[in-house]
Parts: sequence; structure tokens; C-alpha cells
Amino acid sequence: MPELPEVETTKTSLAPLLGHTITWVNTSQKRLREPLPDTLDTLVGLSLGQVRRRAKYLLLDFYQPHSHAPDKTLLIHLGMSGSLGQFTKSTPIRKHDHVMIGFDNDITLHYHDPRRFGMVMWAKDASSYLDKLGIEPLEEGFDGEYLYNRIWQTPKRPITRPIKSVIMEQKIVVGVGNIYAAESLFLSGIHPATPANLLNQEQLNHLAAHIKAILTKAIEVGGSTLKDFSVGDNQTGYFQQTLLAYGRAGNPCTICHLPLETMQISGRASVFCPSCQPLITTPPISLKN
DNA sequence: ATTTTCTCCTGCATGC
DNA sequence: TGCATGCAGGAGAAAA
Repeated sequence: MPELPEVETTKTSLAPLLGHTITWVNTSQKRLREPLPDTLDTLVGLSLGQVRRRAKYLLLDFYQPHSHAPDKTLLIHLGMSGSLGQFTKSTPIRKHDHVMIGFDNDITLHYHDPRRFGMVMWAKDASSYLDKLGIEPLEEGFDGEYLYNRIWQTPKRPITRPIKSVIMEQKIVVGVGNIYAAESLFLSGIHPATPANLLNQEQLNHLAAHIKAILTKAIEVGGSTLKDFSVGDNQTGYFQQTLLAYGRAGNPCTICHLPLETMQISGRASVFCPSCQPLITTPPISLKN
């Protein structure tokens, strides 16, 4: 499940293509989250200038020869099962390969997405997706105070939803999905179902710090395993060995050894330790106003 | 206006 | 062996 670290790792993996020119493009007919543009072949002759990441989106800037301004920007979202793999021209197209882009260094980029929750489209057509994204969690402005303000500075009432769905809300902070939400809440000792408005500033400070730390660590691990797995395999490598909460329901808590529990929060499985992450039901006495 | 549920889609694990 | 069922989830749309 690509979250921010996986997208960042994918971005890094595209380095061998930087500066290289597209020689051909091929697509499946399958519809992704959005229909594939029928103008992808206009990429032929353009070179990949840089790859950026915003939230869980990759933005590939393409340049005309001898130009210094980007000509076209391709937007890619990996959805839930998407991956970008680098192969050669002779590599057979697999099932669920939806976009194939050939480069002049004989690398072929395959966008592979069995569940087709992802998307590939022109960035200029994606403002409805990009404009409302919240803050980047690894940038300076994201901290406990930011979370506190977002929880309390809503038009009317404070946010009373479970804190887990708040940190997964891309309008508030981007990049955190089900895995890293579970991990950061576990590390913070916060029950995922805690109403957001019942958390005090100190708890939110911890939570923000742990979100930053877990994402940073996962990026580092992704970077170190990158060279190990043959490009195009999004299951190998990864961060799974070090997960403390996600996917460990029924297994002993690494802190207190009691079995981890699971519950549905906003429709998603949420693993937590009932002892180390006690559920708060009363408002914080201090630090209000 | 905000919050929950539904929906998209396929692969995998489970159960009869 | 095979088929039905359920679950996984990013995130917008629809419903509550």
C-alpha cells in the first residue's frame, strides 16, 4: 500500500531516467481511477527533467529539447496496488501493466496496478486533486501545534472524529495511510479511536513527532532496500519487518506483551494495544482555551 | 456542514 | 478441486 515513503522511494528509483528522452508510449485500454489520457504519445521526443512528489502523487516534468521550462507534467498516483517498474524493451508486458513508456537508454517504465485505484493523467487536469491537499508532514510547519489548530480552528465545532481518521485525512496532512497511522499512534500511546478534540497539546506534539520519525525511517529503509529488489516489484524490500502494530492483531504488544486488538475505524482495520494505548473519554483538564 | 458509508477493482486467504 | 465469501485499502462520491 503505497503511502508517502513508498512514493518517495519510487521517486528516487526513477533517477536512471532523468535526462533521458521518451521514444515510444503504449497503454492498455483499461480505465484507472480516471481514464488514461489519449494524448500520452505527445510525450515522445520529450525528456524527463525532474521528478517531484506531492502527497502520494508523483509529478514527472518533461522538457522539450534545449528548453528550460517544463513542457508537460505527468501526474501519477499509485493508489493501493500501483507500482512503477523499470524493464527493457524486450520485457513482456504483464497482466495489469497499464502504461509503458520507452526511454532512449533502453529502459522501459511500466505502470502496473492490479486494482486500478491509481491514476495517470496530466497534472494540468488534476487541480481538483492537488489544490485541496494539506501540509506535507516532513515539512517545517507540521507539528503538534498545527494539528491542534486544525482540530480546533474549524468553522464551527472542533473535530470530534477519531484521531486516526484525522491524521489520514489528506486535507489536513498528506501521506499518512493506514499503516503509518497505526504505527504512529502506537508509538504515541494514543488509542486510534480517541476523539481528536480530547487530545491535549502535548499528546499532539508526540503524535506529530512520531509521524515525522516513522515516515523518515521508512524512507531510509526503502532507500536502502531499493537496490536489492528488481525494479518493478513493490512487495519486496519495504518496511514490513519493523511494523509494531499494523497487521499484528492478536500478536503480543512489543511493549507490554498483551495481545494487540483490532477494530474498525472509519471502515478501516485499526490495530492497537488496549493497555499501551488507553482510550481517553474525558476532555483534557489543562491546556484548553 | 460534517461525518459515515459506499464504491471502484483484483488477488489472496478462508471455508464448505 | 472448485466455487462462494470476505477482506485489503486511497480517496472521491454519495448518503446519512
